[in-house]
Amino acid sequence: MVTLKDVAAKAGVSPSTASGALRGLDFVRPTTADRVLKAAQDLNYTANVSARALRSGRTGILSLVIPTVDIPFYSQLTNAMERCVERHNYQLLVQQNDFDPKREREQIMQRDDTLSEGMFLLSTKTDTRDVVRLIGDHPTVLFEDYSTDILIDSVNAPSAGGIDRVIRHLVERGRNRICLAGESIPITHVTNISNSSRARYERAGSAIRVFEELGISASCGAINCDWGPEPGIEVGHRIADMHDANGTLRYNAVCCMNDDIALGVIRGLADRGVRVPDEVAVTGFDGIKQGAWSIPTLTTVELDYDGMAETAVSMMLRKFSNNPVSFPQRVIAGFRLLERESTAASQVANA
Amino acid sequence: MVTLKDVAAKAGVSPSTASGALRGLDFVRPTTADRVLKAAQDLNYTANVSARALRSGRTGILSLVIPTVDIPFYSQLTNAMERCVERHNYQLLVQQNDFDPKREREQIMQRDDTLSEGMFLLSTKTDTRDVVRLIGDHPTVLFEDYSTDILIDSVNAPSAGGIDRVIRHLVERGRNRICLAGESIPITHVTNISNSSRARYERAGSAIRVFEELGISASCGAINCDWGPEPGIEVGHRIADMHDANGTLRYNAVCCMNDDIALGVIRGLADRGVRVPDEVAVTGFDGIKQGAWSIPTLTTVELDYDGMAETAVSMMLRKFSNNPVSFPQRVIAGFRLLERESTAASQVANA
DNA sequence: TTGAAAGCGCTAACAC
DNA sequence: GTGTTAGCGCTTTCAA
Repeated sequence: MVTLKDVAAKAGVSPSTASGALRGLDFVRPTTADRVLKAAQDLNYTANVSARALRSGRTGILSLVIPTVDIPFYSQLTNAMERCVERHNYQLLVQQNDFDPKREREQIMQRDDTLSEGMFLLSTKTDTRDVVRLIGDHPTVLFEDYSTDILIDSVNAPSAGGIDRVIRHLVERGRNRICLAGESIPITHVTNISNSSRARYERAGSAIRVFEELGISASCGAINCDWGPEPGIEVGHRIADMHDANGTLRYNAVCCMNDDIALGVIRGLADRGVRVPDEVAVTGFDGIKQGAWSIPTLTTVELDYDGMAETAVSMMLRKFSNNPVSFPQRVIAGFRLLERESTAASQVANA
Repeated sequence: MVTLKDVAAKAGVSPSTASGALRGLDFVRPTTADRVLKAAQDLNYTANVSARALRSGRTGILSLVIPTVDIPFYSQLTNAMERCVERHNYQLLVQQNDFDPKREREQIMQRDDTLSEGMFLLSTKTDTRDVVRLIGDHPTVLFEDYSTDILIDSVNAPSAGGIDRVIRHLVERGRNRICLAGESIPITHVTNISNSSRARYERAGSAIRVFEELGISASCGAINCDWGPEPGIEVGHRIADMHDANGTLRYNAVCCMNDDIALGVIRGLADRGVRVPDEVAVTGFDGIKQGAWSIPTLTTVELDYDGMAETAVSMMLRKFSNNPVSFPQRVIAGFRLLERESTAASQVANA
């Protein structure tokens, strides 16, 4: 193994000079630096990461803690994060917990400052206050933290704004009997929601607010279901079976809290012969790629994954800098409404 | 920061004894070990990874190099790998190259033994011989290496066996005019394939072999396309436009080289009003989750991702052991045919 | 069975 | 600007 000492010897300088030269510090005379760089190249030298980390505390590793990498939203986030982190000369350690509260908690507690310089965390099972307590002073940036207090830096999807936009889109398309589909949707008014479980209600709450603004609350409703296509299929079945007194379908649109649910709903409606968008329009949220070739293609709120990643990484790097931001911030990412086949105009549904 | 010295002091032993106790080495007297363990727990001690790595060379990190984490096959592989590696008390570093030959090559060359103890590599752009040359003696396990020589340990999908099975399934279902869809499919006979590009032909080659065994070569064909749903859509359009002299569709089945292509083909056929499976059956390969709620659901070859991961990790760990295997091996993973709607029986297609 | 001492390769403080 | 020195926290001889 070729060490810094070897490089220094070959360049005829001391290890500390070689070290400075290789790290581009400006106390080294340019001609000396060149000589060191050349020697390093000739010897095919790379710094020993462990040694550097032991001395400097910088490991060059950041970790991402998520439920799983195998759900499209998380895949796309992980993809964006890896590319972004790499661009900033870090490496990404990925840790999954499969939505297991115990494992998530362990991952948060057992974060290792000597391994990873900072943690990006998308917590689904741990209260934000607990997170803050558990991480101590370990640099952390959260994704999807909807707690009322801003206790810690976070980057969020535009849940409220996105759902607002998509509901208005449905109404513009003549859909006035809209059913929400997603986890923990409150049947009653949004103000009944307790603070602690506010995260879950962010999207649904926004929808209900718009229903009221538009005066269509009475004709709208909600079905509570878990995230994911399989629960979505069940919802599709249930909606296909709901009729008015005169036999028409109870709903002419389903606004799903994410794309996976939406694709399931579409499948569930198809099982019962209900046509999308002819009889029922369906919308998703997240802008996963699969919505671009589903049948029908899925109208959805496309998230700015690269923007979310860039923001999160910037927030992290600022913590390492000389003038870190003193107050925790929350950044809401941008979005774009993707109008596709699943909400196309229809004669039938508007009857 | 609490160090080993602190633990040793609290337990009333020397650092070296404490070290041995914490690592469970049997030269330490059980009662002493207990005292050390308790002290460590009380102080909430965790070993400094960098220091340990610097001294012992063991970083506890393994890296996975793949094109992207954001294509279902890779998501599922990454998911399985992370869980498996974690089970073996390692952490997984993920590196993406987005199918860029240059970046892939750099990742292979710049593998860092002082960071990651070993590399799992799914190379799409680098010849296996180059890989072997570039990695030197860095512990490496490949995924999807179809080169004729077995130069290096690898874990492969059951490409030949899986396609064989799926073609026979189509024929059993009465489909005899089968079109292959995928990258680099040879229009001519399989024996024309050069050794160097054999990887690409593994699946198609197997299909063509079965066509001949079953005596249906004349009625079958192939369309060359890139992996992915978008190319699949194009293929779907083209197949919808291909008719015999008497106006019937040229093909009554499409055998796709992976699920993404298949979902695209289904979408492309739908664009033209061709019904799946009524007029044309479609099969995929890989068993990605999305095929379970597509319209129609997708018949496919389901891969044993957990098995692949476990095998790959075992191969890696054996390299670190006292008696490593001396010859490189290639392991073909198991599979299961998932019979779903996209290949259901049909009156029309068999006419 | 335990402890003392050396040193992994690097960076940071300080002297020159 | 450059070199010398010390030491990050751990593991690993080797001696006791």
